[in-house]
Amino acid sequence: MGIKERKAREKEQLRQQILSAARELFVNEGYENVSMRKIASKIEYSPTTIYLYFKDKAALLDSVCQETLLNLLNTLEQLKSDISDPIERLKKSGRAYIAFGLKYPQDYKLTFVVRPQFQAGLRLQEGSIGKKVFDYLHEIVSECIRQQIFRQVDIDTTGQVMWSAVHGVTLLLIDFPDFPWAEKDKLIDAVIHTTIAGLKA
Amino acid sequence: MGIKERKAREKEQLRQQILSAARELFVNEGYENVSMRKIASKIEYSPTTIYLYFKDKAALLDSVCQETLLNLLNTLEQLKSDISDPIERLKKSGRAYIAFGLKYPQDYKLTFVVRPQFQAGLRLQEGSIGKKVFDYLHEIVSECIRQQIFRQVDIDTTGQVMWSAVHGVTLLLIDFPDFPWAEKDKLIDAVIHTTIAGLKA
DNA sequence: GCGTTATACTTAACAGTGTTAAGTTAAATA
DNA sequence: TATTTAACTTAACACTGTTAAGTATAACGC
Repeated sequence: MGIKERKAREKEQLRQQILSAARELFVNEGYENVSMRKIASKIEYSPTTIYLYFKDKAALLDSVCQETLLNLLNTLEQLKSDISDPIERLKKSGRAYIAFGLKYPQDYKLTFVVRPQFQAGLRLQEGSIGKKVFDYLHEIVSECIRQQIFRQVDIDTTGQVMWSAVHGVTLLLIDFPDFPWAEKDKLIDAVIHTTIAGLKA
Repeated sequence: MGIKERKAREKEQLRQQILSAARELFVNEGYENVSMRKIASKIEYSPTTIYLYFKDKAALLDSVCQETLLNLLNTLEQLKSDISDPIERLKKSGRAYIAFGLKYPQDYKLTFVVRPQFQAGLRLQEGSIGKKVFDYLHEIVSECIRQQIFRQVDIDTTGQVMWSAVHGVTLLLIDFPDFPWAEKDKLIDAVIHTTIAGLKA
């Protein structure tokens, strides 16, 4: 039954084509400045074809964001085995998280700002990639507590403090590029150093 | 010349009417779900009248956000004289900043998320209210450094670290209401305590 | 008090939006 | 070869932000 498989492959290919056209346009022109017609014309299909592959524009955004989260997760997980000292690992991971956001600022914003806005009541469901990204941070933090390097505060809270810090500085740097920031790397270092120092025993 | 003044007063009144109709709709239905026609019909004027008072929809948003920033600034400045210990003042201010964001989540997002998105390259100009909000934090932090309570790091950097922390946790709590957060107040306390502890000498 | 000017507002229109229902074409199956 | 099914398109709906042109009313000079 090779035919059915070929067809399935072709469908998947078109789905990917739509997805990467959408990402490129969303990133370069902003989600709300991109119309379904623009995406369609980029891939040379009629606008309605997209609806055979994605429920609506929000679902398209959602899929784009899932990809971004997967990229972020992979980027982080590559650091996992690198270092044994959990503090060093946390520093590297925090820096990598921020660096990812600044390397792909529009993708980061789509994922962590635009998507929650157009999909109110968004959940970071158990098993979702977003949850896994957080769990990654959570795990390192948890190791820091286990080794009694960090204060013995609630593990969840500690992880969320770390997330707040990196998320906060990433968004500020993206959203207010013209603000008179201290030197960017210095600020990032300071955020990570301060947060970790504050969590220590 | 009482007539001209009455006219000016009436113009200002209508401007305010437009502004508060816009705010209410933006907050309740989301910026992109609010049309100029909806705002117009709420105040019982034709849509085009709005354009006699505001350049476009983005300018309307901008004015709404200016008001929000002013409210935030006033909220913060009420704490100013309250406390003499700068650390205590910083804690209270941080908490007040976050509380403001959580009390008016949609207004906060409009100001710090939606506006930068629809007005790329936004500046926190010298003399602007946004700048003053930051300056408020900056000043307290600066006092902490002067009194040698905080490490002698660059003042700007230190202030921006503080801002990152409160901004980050505020946005996360707003954007992912269904995430399994640690108890909200506990998390907020932890963010503030951690950041301040990390900044100490 | 009357004609003119300026102010404040509205109507109509343009070019675009997300999305759906109905229609078409071509390929796979029986 | 006839029929069914899958993939895609055309046409349309109700809406969007925004502009140009038009209208009515109030203020002004005389």
